[in-house]
Amino acid sequence: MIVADKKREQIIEGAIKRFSHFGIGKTTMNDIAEDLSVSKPSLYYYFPDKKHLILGVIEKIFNEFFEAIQKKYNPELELETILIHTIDVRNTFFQKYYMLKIAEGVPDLLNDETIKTKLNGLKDIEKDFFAKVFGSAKEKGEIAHEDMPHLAELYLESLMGLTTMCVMETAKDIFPDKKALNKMSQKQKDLSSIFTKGLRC
Amino acid sequence: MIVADKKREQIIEGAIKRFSHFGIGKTTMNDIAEDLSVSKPSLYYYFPDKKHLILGVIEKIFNEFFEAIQKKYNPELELETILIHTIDVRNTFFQKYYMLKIAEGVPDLLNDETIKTKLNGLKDIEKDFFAKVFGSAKEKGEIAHEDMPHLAELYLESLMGLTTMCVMETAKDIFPDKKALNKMSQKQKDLSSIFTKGLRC
DNA sequence: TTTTGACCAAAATATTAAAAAAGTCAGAAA
DNA sequence: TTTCTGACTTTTTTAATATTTTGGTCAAAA
Repeated sequence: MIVADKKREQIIEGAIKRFSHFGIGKTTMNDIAEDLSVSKPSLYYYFPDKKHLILGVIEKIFNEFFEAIQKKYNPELELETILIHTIDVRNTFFQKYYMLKIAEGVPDLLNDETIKTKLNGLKDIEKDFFAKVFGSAKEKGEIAHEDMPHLAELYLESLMGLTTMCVMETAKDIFPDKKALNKMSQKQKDLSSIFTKGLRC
Repeated sequence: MIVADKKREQIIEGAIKRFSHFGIGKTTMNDIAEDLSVSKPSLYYYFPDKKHLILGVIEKIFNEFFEAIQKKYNPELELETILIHTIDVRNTFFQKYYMLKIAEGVPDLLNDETIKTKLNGLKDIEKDFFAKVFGSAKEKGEIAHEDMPHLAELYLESLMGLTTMCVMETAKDIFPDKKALNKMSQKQKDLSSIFTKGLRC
C-alpha cells in the first residue's frame, strides 16, 4: 500500500474507534486528530471534509461486514443454515457498531445525497448477496421461485424491519441489552425458517 | 348512551379531526375547544388532562380498527386471503391516521407508563387476533404449527417492521406517497404469501 | 350538573450571546 | 515536492435569557 493510503487508513481506524464509542455526533475532528497525535489540518490533507471521513468509515466497516459474510458463506450448506449464519454475522456487526447509528446526532447526514447514494449502494450489495444465495438454492432445487432480486429485497427488508422494531422498543440513548438482542435474533431466525420453507412450494 | 358520555365522544371526535390533520403535537386543547364551540374548562370537565384525551382518541381509533378487521374477517376463507384482507384494513388505517404518529411532536408521550400500557394492550389484542386466525387455519389443517401466540407475534412484528422501513424511507414531515404505500403493501402481501406456505410444512 | 371567564404555572418558542466545532491558509518540516 | 502545523476565520452548537403559548385550575354563573 502507498504510504499516503496507509495514513488515510490509520485516520479512518482512529475515527472508527471514536465513532463506535461515542457516536458520530459526539466526535469532533480535533478528537480524532488528538487520538492520532496529529494536527487537525493533517486530517484535512487526507479528507476534504468530515463527511468524506465518515464516508470512508462507512465504507471500511461495510467492507469488513461483507468480508465476514463471505467468509462464513458455504454454498454447500442448506439455505436455512446459510441464512442463520448470516444473521449471526449481521447481528455481531449490529452490536459492534451500534453507537454509529448513522442517522443520530448528525441531523441532515442522511439527507445528504453522497451519503444516501453510498448507503443505497451498500444495501444493494447485501441484496445481491442474498439474491445469489437464493439463486444458488434454486439451482440446487431447494426452492422454487423466479425473481431472486425481489425475493432478496423482501427478505432483507423483513430482517431490517425486525431489527428496527427491536431498536424502537429500546429506550433512547441506551444500548439494547443482550436479552433483547437475543430475542431479536431469534425472531429473525424463526422468520428465516418459515421463509425458507415457504419458498419450497 | 348517557348524555355525559355522548359529550365525551364528541370531544374525542373533535380531537381526532384535529390530530389526524395536524398531528397531536400541533394541536392544543384550545384548538379542540374552539372547533367544538365550547370553552377549554369544558374539556377538562370530561378529561382530567390532555393525556387522557389522547388515550381516549387512541382507544376509539383502535376500536374502529379492530371492528373493521373483524368485519372483514371470514373464517371460511383460506389463511393467505384472510391475511391479505387484514393487510388492506391495516394500511387503510395507517394512511388515514398517519398524521397521528403517536411518538412525534409530543416527546415523552411514549415514555408515559399509562400510554405504554394502553399501546401494549392494543398490540396484544391484534396479536390475539392473528393467533386466532392461525389457530383456526391449523384446525382446518391448512398449517402445521404449535405455538400460535409466538407465531402471531412474529408475523405481526414482521408486518410492522416493513411498515417502519417504509416510513423511514419517506422524508421527514412528508406524507408517504401512494406509490411507496402500494410498494409497502405489496411487500407485506408477498411476505404473507411465503409465510403462509412456510407454515404448511 | 355543566359551563365559563379570568387566572396561574409550566412548557414551548424565539432571541441573543458565548462557546465549540468545522474548515482554511501561509509557511515550516520532512 | 509532499506532508504537516500554528494561527486564523467562518459556521454550528450550545447556553442563557426573555417572551409567548399552552396546559391546567378555580370561583362563580348558567
